[in-house]
Amino acid sequence: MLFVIGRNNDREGVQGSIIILSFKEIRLSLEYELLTQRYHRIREIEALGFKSYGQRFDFTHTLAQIVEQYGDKTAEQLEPRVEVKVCGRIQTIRRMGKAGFAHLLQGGEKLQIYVRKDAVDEKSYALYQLLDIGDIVGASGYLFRTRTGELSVHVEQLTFLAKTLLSMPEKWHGLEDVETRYRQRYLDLIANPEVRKTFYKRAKIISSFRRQLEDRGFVEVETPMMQPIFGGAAAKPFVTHHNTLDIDLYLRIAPELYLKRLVVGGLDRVYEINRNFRNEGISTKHNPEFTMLEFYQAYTDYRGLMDLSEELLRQTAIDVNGTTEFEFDGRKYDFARLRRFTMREAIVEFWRAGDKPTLDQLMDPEWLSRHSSKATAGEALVDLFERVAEPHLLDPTIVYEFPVEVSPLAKNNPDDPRFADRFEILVAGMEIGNAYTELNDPQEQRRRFEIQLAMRERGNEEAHQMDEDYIRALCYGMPPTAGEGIGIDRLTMLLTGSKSIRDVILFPLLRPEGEIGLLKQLRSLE
RNA sequence: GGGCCGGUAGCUCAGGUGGUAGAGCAUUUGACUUUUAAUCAAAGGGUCGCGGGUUCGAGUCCCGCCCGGCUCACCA
Repeated sequence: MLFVIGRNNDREGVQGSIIILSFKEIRLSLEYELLTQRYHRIREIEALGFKSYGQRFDFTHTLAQIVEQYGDKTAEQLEPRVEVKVCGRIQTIRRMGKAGFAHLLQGGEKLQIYVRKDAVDEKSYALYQLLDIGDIVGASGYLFRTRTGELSVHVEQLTFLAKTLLSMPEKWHGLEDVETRYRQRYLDLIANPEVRKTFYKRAKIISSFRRQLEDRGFVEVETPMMQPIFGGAAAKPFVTHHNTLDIDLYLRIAPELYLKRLVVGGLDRVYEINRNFRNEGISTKHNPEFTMLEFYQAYTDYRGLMDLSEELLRQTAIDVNGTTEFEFDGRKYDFARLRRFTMREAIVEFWRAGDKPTLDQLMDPEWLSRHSSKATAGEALVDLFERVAEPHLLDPTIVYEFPVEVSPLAKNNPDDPRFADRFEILVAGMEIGNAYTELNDPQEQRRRFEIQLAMRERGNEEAHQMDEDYIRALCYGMPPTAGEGIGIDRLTMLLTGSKSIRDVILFPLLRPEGEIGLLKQLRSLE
């Protein structure tokens, strides 16, 4: 090897002892030393006749299949020999003289392999000696049990499949640095098995909803993510630009108005699972892009959706965890049933500051204005609810009877037009669902939009825009319909016990990292 | 955006009141043909997030900035 890495003790005026690498401005860091070492090892592996970045490898079993099929077999039961070909990433190596062990990791499962000099061909043994933790290899041989009883592959031939140039996180603690875990999720997935489980559960939640909705006759659609007019929620949008059309477009804050157009068009049961984008703060419960399930069912109302929500959540929990129970932040929860409160009942129930108000007082604009600084009675009621009741609503709860002022797309309650036929699903202090009987009267919808427009002119950036085509669609007649949105990320948090939304989003939004410094090193090696 | 906490070797972490940086894993060399946090012996590896300041001297104290976490505000 031509590279000897010496230190340049120029502080003492002494030239680097042996040889200074011939390129400049490369830190002689350990990281670089390891990179160089591994990079040159690739050539040695090639010299043995292996392809440095491997090729197709036809394994006979995944590691999970081996554990599943042979995990409980005794040494005797592994006779006659069970020949297998497996592959995976090297997690640990224990070399001892003329033999050694390694653990392979694949698909979240690991399996030990045993390589002894007199059991493999020369090439395989030479390869074994050159392997680094993190390399990806294939191994063929037969299953056996070691002296300590661990199911292992007695290797007869090793194959090289891919090289790692960078060091893997430590085997014992894994990767703990939260920033690195989010930025380099691939490393997080390799080093921390529970992360993999979380994202598999997330996938299961989504497939469970799909199956359940499709069993009920819902059809999945995709509506625009880039919209000339944004709507369907109260939120600030991201803006982008289309060059050829020369128009600004908004990344959608909700698919709602498009989905209801489809209901007008006769898609009576329709749903979409996709991203929404809201240009707002980031927190443990908020990521600027997040995934929402929205579904619309014609000829039902919000009460119908209460029942449906209960069924959906209960079954999703069972599909994911095998039970309706789950634990979040050290507390037990159960999706077996959802409590139901009107907003006013919840305020009365959890009122702690002296005499409880009456339900009538909670509808009295004067009384409300004395207890909240909000402009309208409806906003004041919501304000009180959020302060008085919401913090106590931990168990899964449906809160209904929302003021119409805060529900511009929901239908008024026929008995009391001050309220909208709307509910939210609250769990562990998080809003995970929002549903209502859809407003399908175009004249009333026009008035509501105009109120929103006035709010917008007063500086409320989150107020709705006018959407005349949506009004036009309603003018063709939308059947009585109820719609609901369920936050997939938050539901995933609950069902996986993740306290931060970033733990259920593979690549949460972070500030850019800046120069990594790897390119320079790779160039210098060429 | 405010408050609090953090950034030290590739990874996980130590570094009272300022005195020029340590451990374990990983890496390199040697020993070892059933180990498993393998073991034993030795070695190498650090712009202590970045930039200023105070000081004879700063990982440590002060100021500014960058990145992240928690939290409050806003939202789902």
